[in-house]
Amino acid sequence: MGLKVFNSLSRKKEDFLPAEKGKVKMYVCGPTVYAPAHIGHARSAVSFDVIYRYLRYRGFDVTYARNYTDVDDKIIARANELGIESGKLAEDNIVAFDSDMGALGVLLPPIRPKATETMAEIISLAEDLISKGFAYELEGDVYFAIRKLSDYGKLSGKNIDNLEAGARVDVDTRKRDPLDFALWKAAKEGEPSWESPWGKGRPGWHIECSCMCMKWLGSTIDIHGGGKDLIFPHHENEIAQSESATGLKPFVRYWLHNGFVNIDKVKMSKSLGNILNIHDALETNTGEAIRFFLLSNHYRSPVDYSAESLKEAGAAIERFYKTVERIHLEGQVAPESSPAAEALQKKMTPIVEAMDDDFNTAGVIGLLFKEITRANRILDEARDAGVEGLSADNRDELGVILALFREAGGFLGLFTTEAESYLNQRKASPPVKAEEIERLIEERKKARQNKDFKKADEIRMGLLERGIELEDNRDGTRWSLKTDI
RNA sequence: GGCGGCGUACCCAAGUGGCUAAGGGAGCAGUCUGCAACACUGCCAUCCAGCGGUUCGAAUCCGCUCGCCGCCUCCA
Repeated sequence: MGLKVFNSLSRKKEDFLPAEKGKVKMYVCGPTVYAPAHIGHARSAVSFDVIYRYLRYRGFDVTYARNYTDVDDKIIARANELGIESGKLAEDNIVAFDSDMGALGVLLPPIRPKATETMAEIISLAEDLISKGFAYELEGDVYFAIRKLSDYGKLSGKNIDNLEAGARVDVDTRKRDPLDFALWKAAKEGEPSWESPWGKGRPGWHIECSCMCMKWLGSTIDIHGGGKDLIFPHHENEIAQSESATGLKPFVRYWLHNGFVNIDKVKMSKSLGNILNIHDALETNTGEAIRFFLLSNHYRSPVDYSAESLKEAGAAIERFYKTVERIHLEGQVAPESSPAAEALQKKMTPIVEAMDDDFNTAGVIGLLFKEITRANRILDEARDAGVEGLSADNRDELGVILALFREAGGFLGLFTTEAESYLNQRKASPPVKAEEIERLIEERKKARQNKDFKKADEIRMGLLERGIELEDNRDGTRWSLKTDI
């Protein structure tokens, strides 16, 4: 039994064996920071965050890097539109990106290189490729000659000749082959640029990832991740550059790619205007609900976003925390209690097996919800029998379930908030003043004591119309914001 | 045209050769409750797009058909 991962290179699930036992070198393509982060960025970030967390949980010593592409055509174009410097735009978006991802519980990768901070390596790699005959200079540009490689296309399964047949007309007829890609681009007027042996210019898109990867992790890494759309040409070109420069194959042992997010069944795109920004999504949903929604699907499958599905995710999270709160209050089990190791292990085993199977987070969530039902059943039975009805065995099991949530939640990056504070956070800015709600609850309590249920119901309905939901339970009445927004 | 993926109940979604096809939401019937909500219990796919094939045995492997989608151009 061990971890298996789906490798895009072989198109199969393979046993995961890093080059060096116990150590994992992992690189993920980060965002090009020209605009705020959207749900697609979130999917990639969350997917690889879980992979990172789980590898560590499994005892690997993980060196993890995720880059920011901070110089690029789109950044320059956007900065010009806004009339600000492209460097400033990039910096602002990096800060916003980290903040948005943080709200989704994404850990900050320990190594976060930027293209602009890797210029020396980029130039040196391009020179190296020229001297080895894999690249050529053309009027201040430098191109990689893909015909020099017999195995170009191995990651994406492309046949170069078929690609050529279907390729669009390339304006740049100077290149030796239409598929040759730029390692270095000569600067145009007013663009940010760096000195190089070929004059002022800036790097092409693909070379920066090769350089950052090799600079921080070495010539061969274990995991390289990114969205499925990056397979061609970006990752294909990274392989070409890196393997040609070092002569070492493979550059990457396991290529992992996450699937897309569709919005109401169609691909998210600027032309359709259906980009869902994380910042906007966070206005009406907790970050945890968004994360839960993403993890309810396997990371390689396409996921279809809708307001409805996000709402369901929020309800599921709430159910989880309500159960945890019940375990604390009714079960009298302390949050930090540590149960017998064997008992925990028994419940953890199927969860670990699901994660070992190419990070099946959706399967894990299914298993966790079985435990939620189990915990509620124990508590219901105890309640029906009186508090004394909670046997030592039952209490132990609740302790195990809590520990299970803590452990699985640790690598899912879910359920990490204290239950009481999660349940309270949604009350931060209620449409009705908290004091007024409390006052009405008190008034309703008196009415109920006097069996004036008509009045009691009027109060409850009145609050409901204003977006406040009341729930009676043994210990009194609690209120919450109506989930249906 | 080339390459790849997907099609599991009303909706979302695990499962990829072998006990009764996870889990969530919705719905229905109960328990609890003054009522409601929450929670719990039961019901809800003899069947996994369709048709063939391999096998003692397939949702899971193979072939074909239909439908949907992605990549081949910047894209997470």
